[in-house]
Amino acid sequence: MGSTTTKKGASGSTGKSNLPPARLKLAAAMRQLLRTKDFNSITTAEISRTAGANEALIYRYFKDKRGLLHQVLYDYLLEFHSEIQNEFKAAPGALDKLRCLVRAHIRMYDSNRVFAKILLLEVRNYPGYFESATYRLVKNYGKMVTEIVREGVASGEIRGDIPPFRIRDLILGGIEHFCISAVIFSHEISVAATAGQLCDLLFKGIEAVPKTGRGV
Amino acid sequence: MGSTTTKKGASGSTGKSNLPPARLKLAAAMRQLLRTKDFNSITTAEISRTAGANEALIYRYFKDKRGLLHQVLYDYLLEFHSEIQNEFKAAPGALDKLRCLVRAHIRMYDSNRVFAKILLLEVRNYPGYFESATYRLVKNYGKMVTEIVREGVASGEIRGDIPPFRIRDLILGGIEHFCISAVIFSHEISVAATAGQLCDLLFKGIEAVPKTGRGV
DNA sequence: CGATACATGTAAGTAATACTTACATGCGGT
DNA sequence: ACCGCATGTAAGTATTACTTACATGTATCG
Repeated sequence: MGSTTTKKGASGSTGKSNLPPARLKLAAAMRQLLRTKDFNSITTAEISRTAGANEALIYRYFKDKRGLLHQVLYDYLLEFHSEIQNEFKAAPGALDKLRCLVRAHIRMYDSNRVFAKILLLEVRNYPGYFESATYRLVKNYGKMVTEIVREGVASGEIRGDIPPFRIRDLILGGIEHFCISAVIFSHEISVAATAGQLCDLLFKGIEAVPKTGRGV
Repeated sequence: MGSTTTKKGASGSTGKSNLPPARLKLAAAMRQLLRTKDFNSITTAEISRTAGANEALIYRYFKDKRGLLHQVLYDYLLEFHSEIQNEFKAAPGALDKLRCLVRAHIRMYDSNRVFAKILLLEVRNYPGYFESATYRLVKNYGKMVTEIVREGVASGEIRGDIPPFRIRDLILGGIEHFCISAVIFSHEISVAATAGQLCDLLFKGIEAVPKTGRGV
């Protein structure tokens, strides 16, 4: 994600090492403030005060206030990515993988409300977001989901008469809407139950199964 | 929606009549500006200039800049509501109604990009939105969808082993994600095809149907 | 060892902008 | 003719994101 100055190692992300302390403190301050306030009502003065760093450092280490927001989201996304890769270890089929992914995604939203708030509420409205490296990560995640769907189509687990990206959209849209109300109003989420119901609906559809003689 | 002064008739909405001309012009200006710019980068000066009205009038007729945005969305929602009621005339079953609703909803997003942008991108990030009369309309729409689902469960068309509000969430989440990319990047939407695919997925699920001897 | 280059940190300043306030104007009703 | 009230106007203010010019510490290199 390089800020202004591209250092040698550390590839730009906030990997804790190398990066100037003020930079890390500013990101931490942004995360903390987002727990209780929305992005627009957080002032740069507040951020620097909370971080115990000078206001101008925001603009040295990030493009602007939104750049800082994007960086915070970026770090969360890296964490999420690696977490989800691990989960896949023991998932043989595409549907298993999707079940896994849905659960991990919802769990991430539940246990990390700031992450959920940023992704679901705070970035979409700013056009520049869609040019950012952060958005590129999000897009990659989407591609990964599409890839799993494609895999499922190939193996015969998932229907092939609908474009895979549509199926991906339904999955991601479902996840989002199953969580967004809880995120906005700070309600709890029962991860297992929510993920289970969502997968059930996604896989089987909403139609009642007609009373066919014997199942399958 | 009453602004500051609650007039006798007109129930507050921008029903064209009674309301001061400047108020209408400001709303129209906001709509026009939103066609090309995001809410945050539209200034009050720009709004008033475009409307040919004085800047202070924004604050006389609306609570603030966001109040104006909410009013614009409110008007769109009224239009959408009445449009959707009409469509229902010739929809006997719950699934027919849902099919109808999905198509109407997507068509509305397609033919009214400003409406879609506001609802999908611009309001969610502001906490005050969820206290607004505008949000109450949106919530009512959600309740209506849930009601249709409940009707479908009662008639045996829709499965009853999942809470209706979950089914609603999947439907609305699906609609949103099927459209949001086109809204953000100003691509066209093929309403019929998109709605068809979405309903198909929603109703039947994403699993490939196993080769059961004879269908139904 | 001293000097230089550079990253990090600081403080004061500026332009833009959402919102306010106090004032003018037109008009309908009595 | 006059009063009340809704509508419209102009100038002002406080906030805030962002800038710029400067200070400090530290590691590198002659």
